[in-house]
Amino acid sequence: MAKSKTNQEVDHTTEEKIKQAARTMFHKKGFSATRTRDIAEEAGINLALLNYYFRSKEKLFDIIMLETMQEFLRSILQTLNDENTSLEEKIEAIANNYIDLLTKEPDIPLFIMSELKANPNELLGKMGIKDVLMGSHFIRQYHQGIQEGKIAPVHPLHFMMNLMGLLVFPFIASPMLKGLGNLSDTDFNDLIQQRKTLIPTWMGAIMKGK
Amino acid sequence: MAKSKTNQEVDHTTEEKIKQAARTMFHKKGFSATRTRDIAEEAGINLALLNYYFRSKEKLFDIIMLETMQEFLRSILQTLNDENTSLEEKIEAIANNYIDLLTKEPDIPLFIMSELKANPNELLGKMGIKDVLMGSHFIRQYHQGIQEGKIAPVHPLHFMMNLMGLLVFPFIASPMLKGLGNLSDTDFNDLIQQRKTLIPTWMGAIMKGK
DNA sequence: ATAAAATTTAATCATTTGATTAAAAAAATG
DNA sequence: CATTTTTTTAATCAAATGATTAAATTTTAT
Repeated sequence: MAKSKTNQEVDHTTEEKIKQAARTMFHKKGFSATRTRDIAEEAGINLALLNYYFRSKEKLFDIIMLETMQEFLRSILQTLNDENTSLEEKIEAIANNYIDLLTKEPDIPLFIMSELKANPNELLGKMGIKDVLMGSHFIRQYHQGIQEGKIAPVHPLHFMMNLMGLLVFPFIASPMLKGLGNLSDTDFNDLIQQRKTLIPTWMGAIMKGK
Repeated sequence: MAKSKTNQEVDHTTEEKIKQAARTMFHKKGFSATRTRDIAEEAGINLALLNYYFRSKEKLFDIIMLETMQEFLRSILQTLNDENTSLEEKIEAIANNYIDLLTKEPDIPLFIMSELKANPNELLGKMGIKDVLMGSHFIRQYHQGIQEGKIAPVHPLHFMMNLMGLLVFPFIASPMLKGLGNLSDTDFNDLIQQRKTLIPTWMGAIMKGK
């Protein structure tokens, strides 16, 4: 089956080439609209090879989906669990990391949301992130902030919706926003970069409530 | 071809039944994952009928897509162009209308974003909404607010991203949010309803800057 | 009522698409 | 170097899927 490789050498194996091609195509067009032949061509290999290595389109997709989800959630959940940062510092870190990540990989959010909806499966459970958020250091800080009267008493999920909405939505809606605002790609990217500093400010204003 | 009907009678024509079925299926699974046979079954008619009435899957889809886009953008653009309301009133109206609309039709946002990305076509142009936003009454109010020092001087597109992000993102990300927060459907809907009043408050806080 | 038009259906076609097979080529092993 | 194992390919299969056809049925018009 797959060639076993030690960790330090860069993976240029055929298996890895196929995975990269699958990642690109799945992210760009989703599961249903991606043809296994597209992936094979993008990887520069024959179609049969794909099934030889990964057995089926579904199996290959599951691997890509899992890795993408982890990439998408890891940094945010990690930051929220940092015991050594304030709430404000957490927001700043997440805004910076996320805008950098999504500028490099703008297809990820729509990909994840679409496929998660198409398959409301046990993927989230399988990833072991149950309770990771609701039991995080961030949640404790948040509740403490409420008790001290520094934060308006609303469900922390609102906070997550707001932070993710402000960060992620522009990438999901970029075709529409560019259309509505007559924006070039550069214009759009400039606005996005501004949000690195704007979003922490706005989140501060939101939390204080009125 | 299609039966001509006067406006006052409710459309129970076969053509309308097919359109409704197509709407449901396309919204739920998107263009690629929807089979014409799914639509036919949902409509309770034979497959050939679909092609008889609409000629092809693409043609049928284009109709649904256009109508859905109009439904999605009409109310917001209309509200933003109301000459007789303040900025705050506009935000309140949009929040209420949108949350009601999306509670009834939660599939619309992800559908539109996905298909708009899959086909970065001239649809937005074809809808005649070019300059509708950037030339709206809202934009004038917004710039005036900046001049008067009541609004922080950031591009009005940020305002749109923020308002739409806060309103729409929860619906796009609902599977993930329910998973991360251990929320039932009712829990989720309760949070969403709270946002009718929360979002106007937050948008006010955001606009004032820091 | 009869003819014409519109509507509906079963059967079938052609293409796309995920997957398999058998054999060739290359690499690893002894 | 021989042979065993791994990798790669061309050819093909079977099922799914969008679309068409020709005939039957129903509705509308005269």
